[in-house]
Amino acid sequence: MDSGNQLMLIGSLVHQLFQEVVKKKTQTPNELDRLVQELMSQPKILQELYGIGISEAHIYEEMKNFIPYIHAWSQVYLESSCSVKIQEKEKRKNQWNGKIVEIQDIEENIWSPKFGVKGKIDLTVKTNEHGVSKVMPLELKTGRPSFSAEHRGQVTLYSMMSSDRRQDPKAGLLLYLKDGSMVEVPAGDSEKRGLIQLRNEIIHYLTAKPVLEEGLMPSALPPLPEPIDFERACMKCAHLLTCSVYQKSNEEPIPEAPHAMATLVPKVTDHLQKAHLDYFRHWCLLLHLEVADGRRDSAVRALWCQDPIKRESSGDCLSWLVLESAVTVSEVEAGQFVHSFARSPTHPSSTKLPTVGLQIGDNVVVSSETEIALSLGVIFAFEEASVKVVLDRDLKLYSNWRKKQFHVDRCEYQNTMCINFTNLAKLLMDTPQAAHLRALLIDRNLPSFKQGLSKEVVFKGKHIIKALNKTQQRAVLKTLMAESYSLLKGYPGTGKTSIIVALVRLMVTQGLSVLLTSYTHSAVDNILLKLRMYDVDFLRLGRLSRIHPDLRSHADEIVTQKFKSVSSFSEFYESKLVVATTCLGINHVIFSKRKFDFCIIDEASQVLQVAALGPLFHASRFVLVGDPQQLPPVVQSNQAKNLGMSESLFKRLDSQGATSNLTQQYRMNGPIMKITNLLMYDNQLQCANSHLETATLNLPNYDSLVESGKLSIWLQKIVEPSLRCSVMFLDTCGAAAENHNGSNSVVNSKEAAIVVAIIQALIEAGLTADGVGVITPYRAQVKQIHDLVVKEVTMGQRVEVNTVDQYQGRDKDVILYSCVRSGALKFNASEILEDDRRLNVAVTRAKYKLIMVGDTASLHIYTPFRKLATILEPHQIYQLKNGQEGFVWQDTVSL
DNA sequence: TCTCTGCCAAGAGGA
Repeated sequence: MDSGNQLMLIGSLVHQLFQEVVKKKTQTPNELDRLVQELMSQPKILQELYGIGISEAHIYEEMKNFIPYIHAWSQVYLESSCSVKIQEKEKRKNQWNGKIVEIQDIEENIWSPKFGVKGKIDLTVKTNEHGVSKVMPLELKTGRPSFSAEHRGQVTLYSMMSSDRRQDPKAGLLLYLKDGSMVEVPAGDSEKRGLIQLRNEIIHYLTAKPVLEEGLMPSALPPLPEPIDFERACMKCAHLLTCSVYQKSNEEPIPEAPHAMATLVPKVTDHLQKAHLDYFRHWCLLLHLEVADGRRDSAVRALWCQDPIKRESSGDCLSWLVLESAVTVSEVEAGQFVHSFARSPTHPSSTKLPTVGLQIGDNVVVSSETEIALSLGVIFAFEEASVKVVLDRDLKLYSNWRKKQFHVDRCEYQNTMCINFTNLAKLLMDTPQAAHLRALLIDRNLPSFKQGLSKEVVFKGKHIIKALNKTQQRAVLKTLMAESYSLLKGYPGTGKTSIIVALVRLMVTQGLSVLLTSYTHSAVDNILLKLRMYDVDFLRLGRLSRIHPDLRSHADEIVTQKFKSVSSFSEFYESKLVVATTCLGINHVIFSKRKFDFCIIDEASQVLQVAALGPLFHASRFVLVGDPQQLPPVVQSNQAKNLGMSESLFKRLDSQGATSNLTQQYRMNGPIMKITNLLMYDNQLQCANSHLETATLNLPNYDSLVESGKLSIWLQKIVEPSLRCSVMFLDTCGAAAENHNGSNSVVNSKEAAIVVAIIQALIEAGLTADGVGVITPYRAQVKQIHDLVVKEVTMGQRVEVNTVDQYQGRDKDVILYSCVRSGALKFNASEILEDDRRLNVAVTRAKYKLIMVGDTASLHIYTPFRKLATILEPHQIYQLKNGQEGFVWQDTVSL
């Protein structure tokens, strides 16, 4: 298919082969041949071959060409006594004439703070030439021996980076395996100067921020360097379209003829209308703003600039560790090594590892005192006094590893934004699929629907459809009749998951293929866990550690690990009707081969618009499921938010013609539903049945507890399980002021204490701990309440405390909502309490009882709370007064 | 002065 991909795959295979040869010392051509076959049988490689569309035999023939050269190279440079061959090689002009006496490292990873570059060096070798010994980088190339400036420059860069770790070699080796030629590339001051200047110029453009206009509203995209004038190169460039569109979108004028761009730009953007360019420009700007915002406090920056102890205290690092000598590094699979680190006795204050901060599954970078980023990896497990990390290299290969002190730092990649930018660029391509999506998403062509479904379809799916309620049935049929797309708006508790499961089953019975996605892993798995009860087969893509344990038998990584041929991959991948992954997980090889009949995006109102684009490129029709009146996508930059970045694709496409509303809910009782109906849904939400309407909390010990007199009057009133008391607002009347707890988050200790007192009362009245959930907008308050609950509410039960954002999609019998803010507040439009969707999510999590705690007077500055105040009836508000009805304010948080 | 989830990496060649 793509010849570039094939060459690149051969390139990396040859690299692997070469590195194996070097590791295992010299090998005979026969052994090399066996090694090639071994490398090619790796599932990862077979999978890639499937993606490119070429056979094992073909790649094997290509690989065989390299064997004689690798063999000869190792004979000449690694063997100590090979006089005959040295003469032969001296025939070649410029051929390097030294000897490699030791391989010091393979794939050495360097992040150089000095030069601001990073990279992986193929081989770090100790050489001897005319009695002079050096340690220098060796760069391997498998393509045409061009000795080009790019190749030589790469060697020079590696040589510079090496000087961060050891004495500056001022040179490096460049080896072409196509003909075995190897030269020494000088890396003196003059070579370095040009590269550093180039590096700085690139960084200048990469970090440029959007230009701000008056009123601090960003208007223009950051500039790019002037386009080169080289038609032949540009014609073949993979970035020509993006480059041209960017030039058109940028404020700078397009070069005039005879500059190559003068004809190229109009030519390659001919298929695009102004609205398309505007959309690109707008989202490009938003993404840039968000990137700039994220750069402010990146963990990588701290890695350069901050002391490890400081990094540890902010929760991003485990500092001063030793590689445990007792535990050997074990290889998990090719290129993966489990390391066990324990706290070094040299740590100034603590002999224990911190208990908060890094978590299993976090991506990390391991450094020593003097070497930044020796290796990248993932946290694998925590043990009593140690942490296990899977790394991409074996640190015990360093002879002095026992003496080294290590730091393990959190390392976030910026890949998300790459995917978002790529999606945006893909949308502008001159392909039928991109044109189709542009018409729907940018031009907003309304979706059309078939007049009906065939009898056969209805008959086959009858038993599935019958199990749904009337509105659900209508929505499902409409989705199936959609010719391009449709939307499913599911208000809280309306059974979105059930309906998606029904949809997938119906599609499968019709033989339609489905790409099932959502933004988070847990949302994807949520559906799959239900789906698997109906005997529907599916494939789950994504990183194994992120996939629900019960679903791992369906995980790509598990199922395909035993595959031995390209054909087993293609048979397997082509046979799966249902494939599930996250919106950002669309870089799997399967998507280079397959197009699905349907794409379903769940929680679509929480997905960033350009992220939702990703899966849509791979399906003929799509359906978005969500509720724009619940939380929008997370956007950090306030500027980007103000310019509309949190508008999800769902919200953009939501229209009467396209959207089916699910309005019958199965969660909340009447009084709780009434709150959200008046707050958000204009009374459209209904209880699915009359039983639900009047359902109340079961508190078996409540009456006897009241009779015994153990419960103070105020708690009796708050906890009372009657329908009338299903919704209660505890007004702290200004007596519970917020405090700031040192961090930049907000807490309210007195509110926390009240919440805990109520939980205690509920549990004494007979509620189980998993029946109650505590919600609050602020992280710090979550922690405060969580710690108190652990301390005060014993019996080993766990009450779940979390942020509003984390509770979306979930429910509990009783919900306690701690509003936190109280005091002389200044109104701020971007504050999280000002978002009515957040309040809506908070009040719609409870089935039978909703207890809110807050200071009504202070909260009055926020629009959603003002509205809430008009909704609540007098009996639903309880004013806490000191000394009244057995209530006494506590000075401290401990009751 | 707030909410926070995704993405495996840097390089595999070609002009």
